[in-house]
Amino acid sequence: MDEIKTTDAEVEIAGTGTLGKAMAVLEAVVTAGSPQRFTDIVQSIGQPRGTVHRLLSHLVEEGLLVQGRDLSYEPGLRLLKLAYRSWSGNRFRDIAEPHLLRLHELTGETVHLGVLRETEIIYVDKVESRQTVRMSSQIGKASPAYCTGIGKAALSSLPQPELDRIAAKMTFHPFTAHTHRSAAALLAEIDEIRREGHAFDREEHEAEICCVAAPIAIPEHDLVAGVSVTGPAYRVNMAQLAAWADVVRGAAGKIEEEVRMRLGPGRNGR
Amino acid sequence: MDEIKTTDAEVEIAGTGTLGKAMAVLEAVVTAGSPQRFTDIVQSIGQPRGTVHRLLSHLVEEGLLVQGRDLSYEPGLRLLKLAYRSWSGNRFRDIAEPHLLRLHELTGETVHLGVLRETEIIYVDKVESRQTVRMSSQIGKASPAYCTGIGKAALSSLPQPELDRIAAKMTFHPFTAHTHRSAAALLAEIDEIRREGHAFDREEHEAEICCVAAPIAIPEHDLVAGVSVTGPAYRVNMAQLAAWADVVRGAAGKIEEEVRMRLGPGRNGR
DNA sequence: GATGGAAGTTCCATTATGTGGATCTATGTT
DNA sequence: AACATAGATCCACATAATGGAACTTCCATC
Repeated sequence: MDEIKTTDAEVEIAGTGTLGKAMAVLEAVVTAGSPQRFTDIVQSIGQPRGTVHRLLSHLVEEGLLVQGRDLSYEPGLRLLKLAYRSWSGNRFRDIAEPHLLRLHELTGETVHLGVLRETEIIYVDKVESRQTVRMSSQIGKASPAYCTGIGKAALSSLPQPELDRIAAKMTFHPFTAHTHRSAAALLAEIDEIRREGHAFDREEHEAEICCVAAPIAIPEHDLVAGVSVTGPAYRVNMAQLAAWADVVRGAAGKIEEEVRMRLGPGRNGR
Repeated sequence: MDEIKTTDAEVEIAGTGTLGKAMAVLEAVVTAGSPQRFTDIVQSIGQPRGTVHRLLSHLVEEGLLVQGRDLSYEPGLRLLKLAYRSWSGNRFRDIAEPHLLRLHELTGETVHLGVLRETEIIYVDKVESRQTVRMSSQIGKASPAYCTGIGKAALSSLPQPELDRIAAKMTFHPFTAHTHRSAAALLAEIDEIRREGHAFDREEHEAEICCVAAPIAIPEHDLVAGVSVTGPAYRVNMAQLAAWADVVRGAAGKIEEEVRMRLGPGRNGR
């Protein structure tokens, strides 16, 4: 599904020493989406076999990966456990949730809450339109910021230098005919979003899927996020989305305000 | 909530070198449930300040933790991202899901799927009775095996030496009046569960909550798990649970069979 | 507004730990 | 049986982690 990889681009290793390398290996296995064999991993990491082998053993020993009988590596359960603690204790999500529910009642469509992390939006909550029995399937999902409503909204609330820094790190994959293909195009739209106070996704990430989003920025907690209302293009046309822009901005504003109130000022009240 | 900790028991560091220490720090912060300050962490880890400080910086740099303006540490979003990939690509859960849905239709109560990891059960799926809009709130949650239906069912499918090894590692916290207080009591019940093929939770973990569970064991993939049907004691009495035992065992059997079929034999067909 | 103390950060000589090329072993292919 | 491929192991070497101590910042108290 997410297999966009063209060549085995050797992963950039950060300045976090051993931990960074271990995380690169972990991420390589986890994002692959299918069980990875030793050789696959060695190639995608571009580190010597001995080193990768030891890192893998340690990751398995720690429960972050599991090794099957066919010697392939898969994500381990400890990741789920860690994430549970992370998600269930997330105060931002807790505070936002009632507002998401209200937004869902008002619009009847799917509502997302996502947080910006460098070039990606990570979804931290979702209120679905159809009452599927399944667990909300996208919590923790990461999508590129440049082609999602929440992403562009969140980016629009960054100070220009920070925006430029992040935009420079992006690679513009053309998911649909409407996806931005360059930083310039994105930045131009961001300017407009700043004026309007809300962003649209016009089938830029997935065909037939549109949304309207508004930014939530709490700089004193280094939190840049967004809310969106999403629907299928056949049901939710641009006029409808534009009509919802106000309530979405309103919800974002309320969340922002309440987070400020309940999380308190940061250090030095910055 | 899970604050059972009495004294700051210095965490045991595994033989996984730097990664092990880093994970110990990460886990200390994540399981604390509230933002942890530097000194708190140093104490609960029992490592020198310089070392802990560097580990924390690296964890923050990697996005596994975030540091707030008040200098406290909290779980980072990267954990959610990793877990998403881990959960959404979990073939065991995919295969089990239709069976869970059917079980839910038959009983009308909450159905859980959990996997054993040493002394803990980690929930990987849940089908809820009331259609809450919220994301299923327990995916990734870890509960002790000795006081949950799924836990005891899963344990019952282990070979005796393995069971003994794991039981020896448990600490028996008395959650309710009905919780097992010793390995001996647990092992005695396990014997009975082996004969019956299913396990009950008689308000052993939480008051007023009961369940009936059956084991799913796929040794060729080192997978020991269980399914359960859970309900509030006032609505679901023991007679009702006993009546459901057959369908729960049936579902477990079907899942086991289908997993065997679809995941194929392990190496050497063991 | 000075003083004391606690919390967090930085430094750096020491050495433990991770590194990675080479070698060995097991599996399964022609 | 010989070969090929993938994975595991080894070990001299150098990098990167260690941790005690010094330093800085913040805040409470007088």
